[in-house]
Amino acid sequence: VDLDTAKQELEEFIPHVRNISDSSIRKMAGRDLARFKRFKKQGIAVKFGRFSEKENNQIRKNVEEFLSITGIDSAEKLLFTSRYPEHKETISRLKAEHLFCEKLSEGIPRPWRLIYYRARKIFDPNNYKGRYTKEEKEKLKKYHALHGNDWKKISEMMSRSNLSVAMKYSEIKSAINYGPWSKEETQKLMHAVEEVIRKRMDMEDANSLSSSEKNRDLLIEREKLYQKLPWTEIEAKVGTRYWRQCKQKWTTILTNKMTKGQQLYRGTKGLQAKINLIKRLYEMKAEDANEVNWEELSNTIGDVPRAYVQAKFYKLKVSCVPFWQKKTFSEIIDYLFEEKLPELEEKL
DNA sequence: GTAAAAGGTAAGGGTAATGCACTTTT
DNA sequence: CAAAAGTGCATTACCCTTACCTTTTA
Repeated sequence: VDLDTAKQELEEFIPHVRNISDSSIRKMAGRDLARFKRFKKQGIAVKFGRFSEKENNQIRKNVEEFLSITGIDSAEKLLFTSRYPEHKETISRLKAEHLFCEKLSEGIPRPWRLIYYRARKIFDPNNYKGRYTKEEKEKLKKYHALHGNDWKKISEMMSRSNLSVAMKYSEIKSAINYGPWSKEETQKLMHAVEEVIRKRMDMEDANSLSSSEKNRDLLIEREKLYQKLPWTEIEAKVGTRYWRQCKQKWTTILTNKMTKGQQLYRGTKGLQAKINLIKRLYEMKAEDANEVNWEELSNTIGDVPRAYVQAKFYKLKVSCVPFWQKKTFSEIIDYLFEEKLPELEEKL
């Protein structure tokens, strides 16, 4: 297959295809293009981002079915065949015979490889091990000193997934501060953010030579504050904090700036905000949390960053909805709308 | 005045996506 | 042999849940 044609055809399904490396495109051209076309005929669009609960369940179903067809006795053997060298040959043969790749990705409009990785996360016994204890962190540092970035090895030694240990190490490798931010740290963070936004604006101005209009330098527009920021770069500039801490701190700073310090989630205002939030969510009719347009929602509570609304929604869910962990997203929204909303309106 | 409900801030596990390399199949 | 399919792993940027307090409310 000619690469350019493949690119062109894929573009319909994967808009950012031009930024993807040739090797990755070749892979997708092979298996996924045909699948994507089939989905299109059924009117189903290719999806990105977090898998919905429905998709996760479909994966579970597909795996179970495949296991029962082939008689392989565990998902781990199927998805981590290399952990079972003595069974490798049999399993590989069964996979090929019964079209493993096709079966696994059945009914899920995504690139097969991503479905495969999702399945591996779901069924890896080393995943979902919860918080690291102090001892584990020490161990991790020690193992890294011994083996470097050989996460596979370290992961085996710690009974945690490759991803988990790699991530955790990157967080704890250099000493960072914990606890409340000092004045200096906060200042540093604000300067760092300002700097990267400035830089970006300069670049834009250089690109669009239509500097005819304004010197907007003085005023940093709202969206600029929201938009994606290069957090690792900011981490380096702040020096004492991990990027995740920086990002989180920035949203609280932003929230304060935008609300000018008034607490809009307290008292009557808070009630009204909750009511609006529930109503809007209900109207949206989203089946899964990742279908929600939080950006738009944030306007219903007030002028706040989206992360703020997401956090508020989470609190609401946890504190009001019994067994929320067992419920689907739409069930949660329905519950809030039917049970909690009247109660809140009463109080108003 | 007090317990509990609600709020705020920070911590932290887990996630999707992708490049590259190696192995097996066609 | 070359190309394609199948697999594994490191790396990056980010989402969502939870822990732990302080403040407010009933």
